[in-house]
Amino acid sequence: MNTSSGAKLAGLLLGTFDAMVDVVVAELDREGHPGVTATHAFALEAIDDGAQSASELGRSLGVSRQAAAKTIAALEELHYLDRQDDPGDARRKRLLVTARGREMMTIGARTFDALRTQAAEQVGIRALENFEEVLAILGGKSDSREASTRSS
Amino acid sequence: MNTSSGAKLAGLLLGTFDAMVDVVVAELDREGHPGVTATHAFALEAIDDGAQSASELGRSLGVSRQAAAKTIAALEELHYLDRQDDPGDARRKRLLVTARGREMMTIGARTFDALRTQAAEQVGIRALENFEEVLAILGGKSDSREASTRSS
DNA sequence: GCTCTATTGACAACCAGGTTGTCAACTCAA
DNA sequence: TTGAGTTGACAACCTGGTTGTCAATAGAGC
Repeated sequence: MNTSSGAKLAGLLLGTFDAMVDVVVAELDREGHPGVTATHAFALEAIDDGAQSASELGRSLGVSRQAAAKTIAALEELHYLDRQDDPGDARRKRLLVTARGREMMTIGARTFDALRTQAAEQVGIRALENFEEVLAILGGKSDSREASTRSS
Repeated sequence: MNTSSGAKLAGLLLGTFDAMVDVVVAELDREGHPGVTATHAFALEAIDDGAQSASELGRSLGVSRQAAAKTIAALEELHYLDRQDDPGDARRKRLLVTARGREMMTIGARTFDALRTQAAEQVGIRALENFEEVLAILGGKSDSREASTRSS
């Protein structure tokens, strides 16, 4: 009960994310894509958005390239991704989203969008847009190292 | 760029949570509480809020009681928690937050609140309150109409 | 052309925070 | 008194990260 409003805010952010992801993962499972995790979906999205190698994917996701390589291996295992030798650089393996991968992305995006639409219906599109605006500001700048030191 | 608005929303939720937690963990480290994770802080909060045993903590956090027990062991290791035999039930070990634990909670809460205050200064208190209202609605119910599998 | 440095992907060991399964001790209602 | 449910402990395991190391390769500087 003495939970701070700030901590409550943080908890709600995580809880809401989790709730959305749960629905999307369940829907993917239901539509023939079992075993997909949020990590997979976001990684495939990043690859399709331009990350062309494990190193690039790691940078794009903000994780080590070893972690990215593990995710890539999992995506390849699930046939969402093909790896080909890069003709211009023998060190690299180019990443190509397969048709099945594209289908998974489509379902994921559709389900995420359905959740957002549902949220808009609950609170009104105007409130949701304001919400997203505030969220972008909050998420955009995470500096404020000294903002916390005082105010004690 | 073809990231769906819904997925973008989810990504921002997680990103904002992570950004907040990073600041809080860094501040705790700076103020003499190294090695504390978000899990620790939220668990201690839950214990102080009334979770009196590993089983209760697990229920309260939504994880297995074995996972809760691991967190409790970590908190005890860090001297944030004492365990005592429950006089009324020999199966249980009562959980007591130590003075140091209380100090850690205070710093965490203060830092979380400072972040929230900072957010309010950026977007206006009214916008933040609307934001939190929408967030509570979104987080509270995670049902989807055609994409629904089960609520939870 | 040669060499030095940076980058890449692979591999291994490890860690944190979860999971399930199992167990003995214990409580409590029938 | 007994039997079902709860509790904490322990073990094995999984996932998604981490760091460290390595050989192969690319590319710039000379």
